[in-house]
Amino acid sequence: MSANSRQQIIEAAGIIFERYGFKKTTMDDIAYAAGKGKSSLYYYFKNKEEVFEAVVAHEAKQLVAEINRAIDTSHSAVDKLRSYVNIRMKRFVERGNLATALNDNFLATFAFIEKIQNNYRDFEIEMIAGIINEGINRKEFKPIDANFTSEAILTCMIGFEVPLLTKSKTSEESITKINNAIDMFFYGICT
Amino acid sequence: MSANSRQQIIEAAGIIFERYGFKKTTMDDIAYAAGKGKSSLYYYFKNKEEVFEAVVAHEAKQLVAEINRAIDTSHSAVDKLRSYVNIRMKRFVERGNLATALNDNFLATFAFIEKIQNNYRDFEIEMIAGIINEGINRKEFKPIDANFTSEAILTCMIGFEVPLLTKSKTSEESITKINNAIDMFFYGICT
DNA sequence: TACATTTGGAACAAAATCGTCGAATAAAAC
DNA sequence: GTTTTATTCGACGATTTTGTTCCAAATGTA
Repeated sequence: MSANSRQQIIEAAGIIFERYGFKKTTMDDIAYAAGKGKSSLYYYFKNKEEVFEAVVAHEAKQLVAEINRAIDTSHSAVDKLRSYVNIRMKRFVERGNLATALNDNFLATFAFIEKIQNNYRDFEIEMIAGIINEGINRKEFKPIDANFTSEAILTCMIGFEVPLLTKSKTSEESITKINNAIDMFFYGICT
Repeated sequence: MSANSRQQIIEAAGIIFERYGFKKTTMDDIAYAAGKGKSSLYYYFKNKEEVFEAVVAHEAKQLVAEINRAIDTSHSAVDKLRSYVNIRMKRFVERGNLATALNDNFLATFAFIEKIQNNYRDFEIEMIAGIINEGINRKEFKPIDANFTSEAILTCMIGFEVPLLTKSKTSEESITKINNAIDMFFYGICT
């Protein structure tokens, strides 16, 4: 089971899925993009959904890495939270498969997407809660409930996603808006 | 036969075709985007190909209008030719359905696309030849063969399209490059 | 009411698609 | 060089999707 070939397929599939969406992408499309025969895909993946899952997992991993990099370089909790929100929203505006997976109506019907959605939501809440707890320890934030607050922030971000999906505003405009919102959030939180 | 509904369909179809390409766009997609039932489309168009033809014709008309506007505002043949090439390439980089129709491999197999391709090529050659003739009359250009030269210029542009399609460079970069090429062309032509 | 225009639900043949199977080929191990 | 293992692909069946037609219903119009 060559990890190389597998990765090759995942990356090719990522491009095609991003271009056409899950439904309109065929296994033939992916195979062709990966330079393989269709049936070869089934040597590495059980089915189309599993390919998509792998693509999303790959993107999520990259996103996590990117977020961690940004968080590590900023040293106050305020900056960390700001970095987190910025990267998350930028990624979202760029519309990767992860974002699609988390939002596409068609995909919402799939059970496996529900799993991804819930898993990722848990991850995000944990991530944000970690930052908030750090802020509390550093006395940057009031001694609020970290889990409750992180859920609130996440919900707030999701709220911002909705108009992003329907109306196609420029990325900067949207990021500015959510930054303003996050600022408002800060001034309510900070000591 | 409400021209309104027809136009509505053409515009909706344009968006969908641009997003998914001819093959991946279904009549259902178009109908949904136009807010109609699938079978209603057949009241206005004979089949899917005819819808696409109408979309391409619509875009071509817009492109022609845009080119004419630009050409009318520039008063030397050199400027006109430069405007022409710029707008044409800009449009191409933006990848409308016209551009897709002229290049997509899948579409190339269709007879009806061949018709569009040939029609449009003739139109372009005529257009460029007109500018060149004007340049010759104004003594901006040597007394060259206008038809022959315009074919050469068109072929040159098409040559530039190929790497544009495969590698996704930025639009500015490509336009700069072709402008340089056109400049070279000028210095060979100008008196 | 009578007539023309416009719409969409149901039906269907043809095409596309997913996923399987077994054979072919390449790589590795012996 | 032969056996074994890993990988690829063509062909196929079952199922779904899609382009297109037909007709009845709805809507406008005089």
